[in-house]
Amino acid sequence: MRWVSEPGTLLLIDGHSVAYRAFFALPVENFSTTTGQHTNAVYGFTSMLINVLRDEQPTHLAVAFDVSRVTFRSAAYADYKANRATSPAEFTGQVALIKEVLDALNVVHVEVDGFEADDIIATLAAQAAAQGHKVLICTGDRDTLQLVTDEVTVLYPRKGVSDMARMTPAAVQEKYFVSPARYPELAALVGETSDNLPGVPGVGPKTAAKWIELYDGLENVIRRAEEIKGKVGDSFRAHLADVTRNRELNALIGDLALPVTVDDLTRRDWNREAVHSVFDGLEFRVLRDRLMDTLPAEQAGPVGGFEVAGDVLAPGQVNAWLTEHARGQLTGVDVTGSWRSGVGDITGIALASADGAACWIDPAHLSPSDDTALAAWLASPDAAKALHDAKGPILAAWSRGWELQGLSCDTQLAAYLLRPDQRIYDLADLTARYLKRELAASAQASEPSEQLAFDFEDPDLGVEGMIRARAVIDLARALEDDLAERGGASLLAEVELPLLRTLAEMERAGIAIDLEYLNSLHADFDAAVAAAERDAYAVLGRAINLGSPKQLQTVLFDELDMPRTRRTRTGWTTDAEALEGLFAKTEHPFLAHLLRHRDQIRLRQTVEGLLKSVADDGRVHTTYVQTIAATGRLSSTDPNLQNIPIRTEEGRRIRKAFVVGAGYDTLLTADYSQIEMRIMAHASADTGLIDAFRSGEDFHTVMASRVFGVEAAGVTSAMRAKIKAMNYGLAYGLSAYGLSQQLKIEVSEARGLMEEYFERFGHVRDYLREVVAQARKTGYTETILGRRRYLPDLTSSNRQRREMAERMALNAPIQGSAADIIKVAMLDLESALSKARLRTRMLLQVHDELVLEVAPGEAAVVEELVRDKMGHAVDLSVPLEVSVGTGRSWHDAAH
DNA sequence: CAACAAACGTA
DNA sequence: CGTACGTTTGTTGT
Repeated sequence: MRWVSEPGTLLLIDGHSVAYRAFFALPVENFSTTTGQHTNAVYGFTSMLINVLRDEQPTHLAVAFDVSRVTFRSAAYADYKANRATSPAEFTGQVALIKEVLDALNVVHVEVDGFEADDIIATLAAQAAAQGHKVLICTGDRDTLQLVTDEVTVLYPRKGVSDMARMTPAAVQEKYFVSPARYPELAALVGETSDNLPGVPGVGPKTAAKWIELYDGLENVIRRAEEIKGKVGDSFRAHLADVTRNRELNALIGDLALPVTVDDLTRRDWNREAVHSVFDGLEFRVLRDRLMDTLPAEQAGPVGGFEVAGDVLAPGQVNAWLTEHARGQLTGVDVTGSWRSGVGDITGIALASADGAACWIDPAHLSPSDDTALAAWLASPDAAKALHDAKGPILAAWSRGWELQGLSCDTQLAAYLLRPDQRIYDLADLTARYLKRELAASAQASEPSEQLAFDFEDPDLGVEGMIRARAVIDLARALEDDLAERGGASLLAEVELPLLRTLAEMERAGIAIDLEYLNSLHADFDAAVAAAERDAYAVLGRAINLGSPKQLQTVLFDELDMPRTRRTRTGWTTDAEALEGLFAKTEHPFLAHLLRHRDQIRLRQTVEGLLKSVADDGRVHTTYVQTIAATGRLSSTDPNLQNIPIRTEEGRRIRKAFVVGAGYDTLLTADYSQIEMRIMAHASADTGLIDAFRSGEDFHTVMASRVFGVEAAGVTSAMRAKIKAMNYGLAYGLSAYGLSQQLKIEVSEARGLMEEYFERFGHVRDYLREVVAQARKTGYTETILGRRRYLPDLTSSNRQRREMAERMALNAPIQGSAADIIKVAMLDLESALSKARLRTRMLLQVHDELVLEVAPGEAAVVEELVRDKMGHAVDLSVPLEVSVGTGRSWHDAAH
């Protein structure tokens, strides 16, 4: 039997001490989350931890915390640490976050009521040393120096969180002129301001060390106090009691009863999922990457990798392989290649069959029969396939003349539906999280079997792809199980999966651009920018960078001495709203020119972006991302066609550049009117709202007439504007303050308005409350199609985070249901168009609007179809009203 | 050179 | 102190 485990290194950290150091080392204003939680101490602590783990490679690890300010020391000496100011407000709460980080990292943390972290550390250090371990103690508390021996080293932060002094016996001797064991004797004489332990006035480390050396220990110094001459001698004798007390208090307790033993402190794998969620919450992106990079993969949680037995198929072998392995069972597919802006190319296809076989196909080395067999298999709806992020491969396949059908799972989409708040859905992350396997690890291809041997130069050719294909098929099962449990299987199968193809088609189609017009527009905006710039400089008397908030702040607030605006993290805001306010106050012409410059430069920039993305076919092909928005909406990138200006006349000019393409008759736009309020009416079952919609009259006017108790004809535009703001704000969790800001009215008036509103439409309030209450209970919100969004912060003890989560909970079902509805409408519309053999096609989706390109002679029937499919995508208790317009350009098709 | 903040466009 | 996005520019920090 072995009593002593393999000797290793135990790292002990004084949690509070290191956190406090970090707090003062890193400027708090640079570290806070969007919800306002300060994180500088958490950041510094975690950063230090990662560094030490990297540099020292300890085998055992624990963090000790103080429980409270009440300890046996404060009981013995009421003033112990009494001068210690209560922690700054910015520090409060960060210790709890550090513990969350530690839990995610599976690091043991210990605290013992009535004792300090030091005592816990002393106890564990003693036990570990007795078992033959080396011990490292990381702390900013000098009392711990007494523990230093040949086996025990203190890492003492010198500056910041990265520079640490290695306090060995020699280093302690050198710095304090005494041995570690006698350090507390020295400290007793000198005193410790941070603990509010006064020492002997006039006695510093040098004198103290001299005495301890001369008399051989503090005990003897005290016994022979009378022999010490001079003023310091008198001082010493006058403060003998303090010294004795100091010595009693600074002795660490090395034999505490602890809930853990050294063996319990063996380093454990960290919990990848927990790390992601905690670091997401703390918004530690860089640090997360550093953690991933620093701590070796075998500690990243997963227990194994993927083993693949597969071959690179030689020309002529494709059909046989597909027949043997890819019929009647799920096949994982990994496509390598490139795709963007509605086109793509394939450089390799890896397949992994449910029967365990895998292969890699080079599309450049296909025999004609291979091509036929592969094309047929890819296009077969009956050959079930799983891919990760299939939209690109669909586009790439089209470029080779292949269709990709039979998609039964997209692991990226499935993972998105399970946790829509993630930003990225990396295959490696998902395998680690859901399968506990590392994608990169143990990549092994089998030796090519004799009959399949094919002479490619690279022996690893296709291996990565086959591993990914294998991972996808395994992942598909795990994700589909989870999804079925949470009721999201049909959302995947009936909405998101089929939508992939629809989106791919929209991307491939793109939208035609009137280049000549767009160029002239650019020239116009460019001239306006130059003019505004010139005017601004003329007023100012010199040139500055008008795009630099920093320079603007100097000019506005220092040089022109204008009243300060709202604060930002780094200074005072110069946003348009604030500048308008300043202009109202000062009427300084510079502000007018600046605002004009902002406007025009922005429009020019939008036009420039579009010009740059016009493809050779004279069209822009955006990319829709299906897995970004946590509510279920699509997002559009490269370029973003969902934020083309519309509010101002000048901005709308840009929409004139989006035109109908050759071979088509007109653009058609169709949008839902007030879809979110209609969802609210349906979900709340508020008869007031439902009646307002069923009346067919102007919704905001009807609502205003109800709230203000006047005839519809008597509703003024001011009344309508207020109710309109209220209507829109409801779904966002609007507060009385927010409403007052927007309407520029008193908070009390806004509050009165909200009360009036809810007086009339009480079910709306009930519904909104119920949504949050339900979400708090279940942990998630749900849309009409069962799309879930998990909001763990609903139970956060941090008010800001909690209230933010509450607003998300209000909004997610409404915005998300609207997203569901238009997705269903798109699918229905597309199949209707194809069923009717129409050439008209969908080009754009802008959340509640669709833009179609109408083929000659199809306008009337298409409008009818669009109204029908959008209007009846789901069945609500209020009508889904759709307004439709047509025209040569996106601008002209507006209604 | 990368990451962040500020600003601003849309629904 | 109202939700959901993407892009650009300037600034800052490694």
